[in-house]
Amino acid sequence: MPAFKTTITALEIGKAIAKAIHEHKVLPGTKLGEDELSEIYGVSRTLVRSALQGLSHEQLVDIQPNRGAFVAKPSLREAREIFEARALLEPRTARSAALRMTKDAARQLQTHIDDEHEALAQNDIGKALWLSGIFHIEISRLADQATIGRFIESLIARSSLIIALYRKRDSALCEKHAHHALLEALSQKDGARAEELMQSHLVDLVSALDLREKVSNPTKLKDVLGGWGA
Amino acid sequence: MPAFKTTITALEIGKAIAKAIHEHKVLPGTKLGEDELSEIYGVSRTLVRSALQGLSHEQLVDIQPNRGAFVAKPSLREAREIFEARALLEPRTARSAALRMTKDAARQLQTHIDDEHEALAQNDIGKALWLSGIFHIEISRLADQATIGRFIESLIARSSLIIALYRKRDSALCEKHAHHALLEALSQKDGARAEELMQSHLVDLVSALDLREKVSNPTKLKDVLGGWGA
DNA sequence: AATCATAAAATTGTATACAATCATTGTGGT
DNA sequence: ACCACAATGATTGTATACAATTTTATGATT
Repeated sequence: MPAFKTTITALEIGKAIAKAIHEHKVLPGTKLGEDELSEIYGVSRTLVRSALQGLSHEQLVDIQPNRGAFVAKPSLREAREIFEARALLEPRTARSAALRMTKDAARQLQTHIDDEHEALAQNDIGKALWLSGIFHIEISRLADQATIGRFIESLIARSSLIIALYRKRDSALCEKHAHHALLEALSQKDGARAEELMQSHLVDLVSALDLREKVSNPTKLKDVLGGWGA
Repeated sequence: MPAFKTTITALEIGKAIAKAIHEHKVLPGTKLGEDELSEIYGVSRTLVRSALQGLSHEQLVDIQPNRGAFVAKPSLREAREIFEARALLEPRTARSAALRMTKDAARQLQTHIDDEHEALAQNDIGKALWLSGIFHIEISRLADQATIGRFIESLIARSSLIIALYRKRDSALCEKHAHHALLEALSQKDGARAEELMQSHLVDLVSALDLREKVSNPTKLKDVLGGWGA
């Protein structure tokens, strides 16, 4: 029987919070109080602060001096930048991954997709989102380029924030077949096709978002709501 | 008269250390003791630790549990990955920068290049290295893509470690004209040319490095040093 | 009733104190 | 002379205490 873990590291706390963010258990803008978190994880604020600073570096949380840590709210502009960056990095990475594909890796990705489908079947949207992200990260890992892989990882984490903020209502998160088709191309070591599929997959993802400029104009609020009782 | 700054933030400490690393004032592998640094900056270990953790996240320092923080020593593989990533990101970024170029930006880059030349003239290699990195970062900033810009920034920072570790002896750090030619292309808003120039500039940078597998075989050390007195 | 000033509470920022771990040196044995 | 091992010193890891700042609550004034 494995011994129970008695310690928890700052990194693990960060991962736990990151996962909750990724799964939309906590939404953008949520305050992450230090005392609250230290209570939850049974550690002092020292470790919590360390974890939050790490997340802040990944731009998953926004630390406002003397005010505290909040789940980040990427702007429209950041949102567009992030998906542009993904469009630049991921297709090429998928191509590399295809070339290094093994039977083992294919099996692993297949069970991963099965998990995704199961989560969706159970309407566990949060878990499905999380798994969907991991799928992309796994592919980048297969490409065997740790450096770019880390960039992609950070982009995917932030993507979940963007989905929380800008998803068109009633839009599907992820076409059911997209990941499956990708896996097929990868298994066949068809790099060119994997690249194409990844590219169009990302386009689909963006098309499920509403990244248009908001016209909200607070100064004219009175104009809009003016003659309510006239 | 401006008031003197009395406080220093963890971020500033990190920047100061990062600069020293970039300038090769401290070399890869150097231990960064917490007490030593807190003495230097006149703060408690708390802030120093925060700064070191930040640098660790950028992979500029390597924190070994219970052992301390050391200036990172990128492996050959990491070195190759980093320059591959730069080759992927920077040329395209240079192209974007060209399209958004302004007279003001051109002037700024020109004075920057002048500074570089002056540093070289004074044989201040460290400063030249630092400025050279900043030049690349400035270009990415002009491209107006903060997200990719941050990636590039992190790659450039780590590049200075790679140069420290793997530079071929007697190789020039940077061809004098490379940056000048780039600026010219940028000023003319010639995106295609800027992209090409950046690409070949990066190739040149890599060619000044020795990224071949080291054959160092510690087990045979005795063979090499064997008959010293025979 | 609304607004501003002030006071109290809660929260974050920094430093210090203590615990745990690692490196080094010195000792004793083979 | 060399290796194992224990004691010591130095360094990192975590928690707590205190200072600084913000937020909330209160009450006086218009």
